[in-house]
Amino acid sequence: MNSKHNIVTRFAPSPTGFLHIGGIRTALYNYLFAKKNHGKYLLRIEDTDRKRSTDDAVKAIVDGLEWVGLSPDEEPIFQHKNQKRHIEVANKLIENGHAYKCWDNEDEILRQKNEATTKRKSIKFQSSWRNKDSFEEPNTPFVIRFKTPEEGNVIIDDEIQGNISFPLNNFDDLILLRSDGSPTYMLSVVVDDHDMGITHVIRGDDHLMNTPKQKLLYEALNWNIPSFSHIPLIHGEDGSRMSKRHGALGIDHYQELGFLAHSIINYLLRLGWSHGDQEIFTKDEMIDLFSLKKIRKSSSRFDLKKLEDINSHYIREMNEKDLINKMGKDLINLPKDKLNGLKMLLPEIVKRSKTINDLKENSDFIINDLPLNLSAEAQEALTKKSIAMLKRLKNRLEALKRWDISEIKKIIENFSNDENLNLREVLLPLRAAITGRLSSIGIYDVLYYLNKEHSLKRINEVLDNVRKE
RNA sequence: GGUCCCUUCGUCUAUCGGUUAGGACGCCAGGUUUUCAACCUGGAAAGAGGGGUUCGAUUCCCCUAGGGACUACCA
Repeated sequence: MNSKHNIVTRFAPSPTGFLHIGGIRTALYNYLFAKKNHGKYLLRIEDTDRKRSTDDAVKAIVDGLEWVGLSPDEEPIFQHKNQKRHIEVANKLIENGHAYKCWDNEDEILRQKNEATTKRKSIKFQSSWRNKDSFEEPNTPFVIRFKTPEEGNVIIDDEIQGNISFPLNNFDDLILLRSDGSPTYMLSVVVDDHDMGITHVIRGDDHLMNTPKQKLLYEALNWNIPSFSHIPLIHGEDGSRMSKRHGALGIDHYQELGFLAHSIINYLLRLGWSHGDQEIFTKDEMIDLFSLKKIRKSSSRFDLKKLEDINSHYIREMNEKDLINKMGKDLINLPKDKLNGLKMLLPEIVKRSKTINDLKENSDFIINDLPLNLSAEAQEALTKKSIAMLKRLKNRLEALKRWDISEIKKIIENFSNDENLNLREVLLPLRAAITGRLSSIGIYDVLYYLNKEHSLKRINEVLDNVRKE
């Protein structure tokens, strides 16, 4: 067997869409397993389907992995560049009697499959060329098929799924080379995994059914068979499959939403894998504690709320400098008073933010000048009645001489008593007018920070707008 | 239809046959704050169903139901 020192894993996505959450987790497990065993973790782009593969998708994969810190140890390998080698292997299989050329066209295949469905039998295509020994080769395109043994079982010893036995009699002779001479996925993976020295194949369990076929190929080629680990799929929040069709999103989407890369990694690690009750892991801990055996067999659902919770945990751990940096690189060039204000209020803002975007929104009133962008809820809170109330409040505030928190507080409390309103009724519209949203840091802090002039200006702004309407 | 896999609170999970079935997210209530949050305390909430095996099953076996994957000259 392979010693621990030459363990090689690989993440092998096809560049036909974006890099989604499930792909990231597969990459993560491959990465962690390799790192834990001081092995190598590689990336192979499975682009043998030239029609569906795009450069944008390749870029999305490479960029996405880089962002989450799962870049491969070596330059990515593009599968289609190994075509010659794949074809060579296909021919070798013909030579040693494990494959044959097949001239049956798609009509014949379709006919057989339809017949099978109407007879309610398992669908298995049988080529008329499989057992021909004299070749009267028609001068038309052909495919190369693998000669799947007809009897017996293939047993896969999966690290996660355990021993699984597949009866051979319902596998048809899979195509190795298409009629245009290009290799198929099934051949390419096996050849590339072998040539890349992959020792551990860790992939989604949608590949589980392919594994016996691939094992047969390894055997026909007399190659070492890697260890297989099929990890359960991640489903959407509604339990449906995570696919492009069902609204799954690329990793870049979560980046735009303001999630931290490590939060996503941490969240994904725990989806299907656990270490007792531990929820939070540093990358070193992940590497140290990871083991394939502890991966669950059942699929799990994606839960945005939990991701948010983990993200807010990591946001709270960040220092001021990193926080401001994440909110926007240009923020550091803010006018000095604004930057200082942001720094002053940041600890309070962090408490109310689950994502970087929350952070931005919650500090919007500090960074941006008037007029404020009122959120929809804020606009709703500014009813005629509450605007009239704000006008009376403004008069009181205007009269205030010493602008500090305790004085502001006193004025507002007295006001609410005089008006026979509870504080909430006073402060909600005030908050809406001053920060443009309904939840913000403590409103007294906000008023104090903005100082008297700016606070009143913001109230006036709202009053003016109403007059205009 | 066939083959294979899965099934513990709403969700992610713990449990190596004996537990008041634990934790986290979310939810609810109370406390603090006469605001928004944060924080603290508490609460509701689970072994799909049916058979076995066993002194004892969430745990082992079988069946049923439900869910999923695959069944391409896609990967």
